[in-house]
Amino acid sequence: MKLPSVYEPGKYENEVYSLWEEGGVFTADPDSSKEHFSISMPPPNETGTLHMGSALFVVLQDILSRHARQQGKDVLWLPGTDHAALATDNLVEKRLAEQGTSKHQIGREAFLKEVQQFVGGNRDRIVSQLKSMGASCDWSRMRYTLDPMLNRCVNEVFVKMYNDGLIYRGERIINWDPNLETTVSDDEVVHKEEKAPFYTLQYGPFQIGTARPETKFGDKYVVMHPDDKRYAQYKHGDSFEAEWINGPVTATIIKDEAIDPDFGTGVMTITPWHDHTDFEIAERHGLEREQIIDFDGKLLPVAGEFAGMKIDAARPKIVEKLKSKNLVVKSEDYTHNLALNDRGGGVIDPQIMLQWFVDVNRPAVNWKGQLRSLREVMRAVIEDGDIKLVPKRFERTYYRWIDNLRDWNISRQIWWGHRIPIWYKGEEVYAGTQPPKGQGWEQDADTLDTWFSSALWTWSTLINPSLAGDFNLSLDELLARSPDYKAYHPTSVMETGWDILFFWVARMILATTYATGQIPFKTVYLHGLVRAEGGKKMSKSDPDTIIDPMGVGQKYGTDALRLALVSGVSAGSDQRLGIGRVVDNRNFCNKLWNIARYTEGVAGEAQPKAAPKTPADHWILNKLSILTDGISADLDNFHFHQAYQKLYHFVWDDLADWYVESSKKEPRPSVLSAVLRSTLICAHPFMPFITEVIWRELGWDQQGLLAAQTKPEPIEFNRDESGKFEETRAAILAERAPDRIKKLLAEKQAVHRSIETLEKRLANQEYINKAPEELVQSTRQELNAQKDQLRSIETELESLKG
RNA sequence: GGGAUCGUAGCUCAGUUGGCUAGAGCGCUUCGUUUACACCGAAGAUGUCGGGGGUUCGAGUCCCUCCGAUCCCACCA
Repeated sequence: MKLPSVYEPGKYENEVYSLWEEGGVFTADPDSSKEHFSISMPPPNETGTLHMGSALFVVLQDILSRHARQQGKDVLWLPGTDHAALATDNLVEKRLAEQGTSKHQIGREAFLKEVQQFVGGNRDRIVSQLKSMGASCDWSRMRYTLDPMLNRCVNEVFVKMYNDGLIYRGERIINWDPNLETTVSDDEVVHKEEKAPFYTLQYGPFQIGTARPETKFGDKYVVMHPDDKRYAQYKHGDSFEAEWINGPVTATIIKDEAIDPDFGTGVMTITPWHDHTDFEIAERHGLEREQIIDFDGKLLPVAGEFAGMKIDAARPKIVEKLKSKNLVVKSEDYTHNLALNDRGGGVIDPQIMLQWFVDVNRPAVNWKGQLRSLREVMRAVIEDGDIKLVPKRFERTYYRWIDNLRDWNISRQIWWGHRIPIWYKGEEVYAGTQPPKGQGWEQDADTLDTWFSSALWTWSTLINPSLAGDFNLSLDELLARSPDYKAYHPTSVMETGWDILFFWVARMILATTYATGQIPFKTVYLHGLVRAEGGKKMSKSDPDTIIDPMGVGQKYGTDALRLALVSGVSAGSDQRLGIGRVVDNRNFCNKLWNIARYTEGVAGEAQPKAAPKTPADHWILNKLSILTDGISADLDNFHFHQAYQKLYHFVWDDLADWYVESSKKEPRPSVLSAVLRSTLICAHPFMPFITEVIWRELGWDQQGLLAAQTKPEPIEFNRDESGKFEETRAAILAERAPDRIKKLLAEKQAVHRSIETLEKRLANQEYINKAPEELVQSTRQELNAQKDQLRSIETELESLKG
């Protein structure tokens, strides 16, 4: 025996991957006459580590890519990494804090140097981890979100939008994270329930409710619903005097329909600077607004004696003062939703700031010959079926999201990322892909939301990078001069998690249709989250939930991990992954390994040749052809799980348990080899390492790689012969089961069925009422007889077993 | 408040447009070490398909309703 009885993945995996790379089998060829197939990898954080979620996307995209190659297509799976602006910026800031300094102290340039240094030391890990998962990407086309060409594209799109009036700068209320000192987009705000005291305060003649007394210093408007009869005596615009926290104020009455008369007293005061709803009310009525809390989360001089205090510290003191002035009517416990930053967890404090926005409502996009708004185009590409979402139900949530879409705040007050290509000199503003000529220009300090650059990912990565510095070329010309773009865009499939449908998928649609006039991809396949066994999210803060794909891959083999992930996947649904599933699939790998060992034993290094003779030969070839077609069809429809099941049962049940067993009596080594050869090809997209190892160990194609093989040649078989084996198979099965028990079981089922029918009949009122008395009686007797029969069968079965 | 998904064997889940007696893996019971594999083989037990109603010749599958779980969006001061 050449092969050991147990497959040891660790001995082969690295070597096999290098062979693939050296063989150039993952390299795309845009000039090929073959049909092109392309996937853009969702770029993982360049300094991150591979977690189960990334392992899942690697497996699914790798299966699609390898399968497409087998179908004879020219495949580009383009890998890349993301600069993860906010996360990285934040991390480096923390490191600086540990050294007792901060980014503002050391300045922009020094800070960016720090980031580069940090990033540089961590960049290679994620790439080698992707490779160890078996990812068959074209590494020669690896991209990075801060590559010069990608930066160029960001600037080109920004300037184009700016010139089209789609980007504007304005004072808006935004979500401010005082900890990270940056804005957070609406989609990145998460809400957490929190119990907090809810105060009812006396404000002039009114009682108002609030959970945030610390924002109330500047309040000088009381708002109520125009139809609220309780307050009919007060007119819009009336003013009155009220004694307030730091003395008397003059307040004005505002009537607005945003107020819910049933909540609290139906009256509230507003703080336009620090609340979204209040801001909108103030906008509608042209009211004054005043900042109460600064960007560090401290109270401003308007707070009087409380100025300079952090809000958490100030709140109880303010309440105390209100109490002492007899302004607190009551306080009660109340659960409200606290807004938090999804990336970093700081409490969001809305602020009014000058920010850059993308206007989603201005009709400035030429789409299919019509001038439409970004929002309309985003809707149209799905409605018209240009882009298909899998599973389809996400279309509904997508439409809902589009309908509620507000202008996209794209400026971030961090330093790591694509800087906004806007320069100022006094009153002058310059927008350009290159800095303006002349002295005294100063670039906007903000960077762009990381999703702005990610939104261009499917095509900015396909432009010839060597053209990045050629500013004579327009964006259209850049695209036109890029063979990759022509061959691979729109991409065939976007495979990603449903959790970033809005962040990323929707933004790619927005930016790509606008900038290139093409859709970014034809199909979006959305997979679910990989959860821990109990259903909990795998998260760093809860180490018990985490299964490290790298550790598991090393221990049980990457193929076992890949199979475990595929076996649990279904479109749009989360899966629970326990180590048990990995073990099962490790066993499955070993099964395949031992089929190969057996084949090697009986066939030696004889070439596989398909000359079926026995019924079993025809039978297994029949099964094999069903498998080959089935897997193709399933993968075309993204039914990964089904394809996996077919493979599993073919290999274990049909091939190992029946064909190999039966061939022990009548060995047909050449057919066995041929079947195994085809099986390896079918299995390869799912379990690339072990299949490649067997392929080479069996020495059929010493120079060729399995990864380079196209789909197996169909082998002729005879259906009647195959049917004959079905019969022998049935006979063997019948022989295995002891006679008496078999008979009893059949009888038991028959009795069971008749009991059911009788019970059904007796349960039918029509039957009871209309049928003759005797008939109903006899039915009852029959039923009882059958039940007795069943009981006796069961007792006999028990005794036979005992 | 709006929406989505799920509820099938002890556990994790399949079940495509409604179609024979509802499946898989693990686990469990019994037997077996037959020279590919104990990371094995054979046999076996286990289900009111969440409850109720409807459409149909026929419903796990379609419709209504209720119960339970999860998630997303919006958010009331």
